[in-house]
Amino acid sequence: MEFTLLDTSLDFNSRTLRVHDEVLKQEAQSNFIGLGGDMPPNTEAGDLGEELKRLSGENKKLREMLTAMCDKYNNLRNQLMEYMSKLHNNCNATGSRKRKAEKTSTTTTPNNNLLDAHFNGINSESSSSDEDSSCKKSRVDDQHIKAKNSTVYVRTTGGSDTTLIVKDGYQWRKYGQKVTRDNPYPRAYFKCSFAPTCPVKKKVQRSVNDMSIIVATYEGEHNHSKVLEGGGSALNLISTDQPKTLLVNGNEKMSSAVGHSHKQPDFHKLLIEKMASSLTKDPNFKAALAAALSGKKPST
DNA sequence: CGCCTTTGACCGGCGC
DNA sequence: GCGCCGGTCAAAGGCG
Repeated sequence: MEFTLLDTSLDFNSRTLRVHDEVLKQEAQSNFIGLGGDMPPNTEAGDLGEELKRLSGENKKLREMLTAMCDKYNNLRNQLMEYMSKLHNNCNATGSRKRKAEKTSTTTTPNNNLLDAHFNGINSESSSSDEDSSCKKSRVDDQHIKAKNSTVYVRTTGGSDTTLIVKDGYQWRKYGQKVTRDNPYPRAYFKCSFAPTCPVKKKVQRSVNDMSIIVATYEGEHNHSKVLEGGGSALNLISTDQPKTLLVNGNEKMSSAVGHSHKQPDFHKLLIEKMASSLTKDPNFKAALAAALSGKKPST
């Protein structure tokens, strides 16, 4: 987790240094213009010029240090990845306990793939650094789950926030909560409740390392489009000032917003339109419909 | 009143 | 077969 954020902050700092450099140059130039455009050798403008040179040199040194730090960071990250890979293989070789979840093959939505790409570093880190040196079964299982499912990591805006609401643009119904062995924080189970036939489920649990991070694991693929226009805002936050980090406002309950939408007179119409839209995108449905219209049985 | 969350009970897979 | 564990069910209560 820290690696990803470090990456961002390093890049940010590098850009900041460049910006400071430009600002200093512009300030110096404007001062020179204000003093007549030329830079007399023994004036205040001259001092500014020397100050500019000194700061530029300092910025250059800082950039070099930053570059070196980035290189070291990348090397360390690569080493960690290799180590994790070896550790994972060793765990599998010793015969880990494989549970039901490991067998389930799931699909991922495009948005979730995007998020996975953003949080690849987190995925390795969060499942490895929290426990003893021993290779625990549960950890291996968790890695398998996260590798096969779409896992999204969400940083909450409040550290004391105890809710597990992740605004991802879909409508979810909580059907269970469980405290698992390897994490003191409860794991919540959600089903997609927008369409009755939608098979998607998600598990939401706080990270054992950092309780401000929520880990959401999605299983299945939505057979409908997104429900809440505003609910998709969480995903859009990837491209804001806080890249690779989603924000969750613990005070906002998506289900409450959905509850209101149910009371709107146009909701049923919207529901029908959404379902029709999703069905027309389903090739199986198209085939079945074509077969029904032509009086033949659909080939499955 | 309808939908939601909560939560204890239950079920089934897995290792021993 | 037994116990552990994660996942699911369903009744009860809350909320708008």
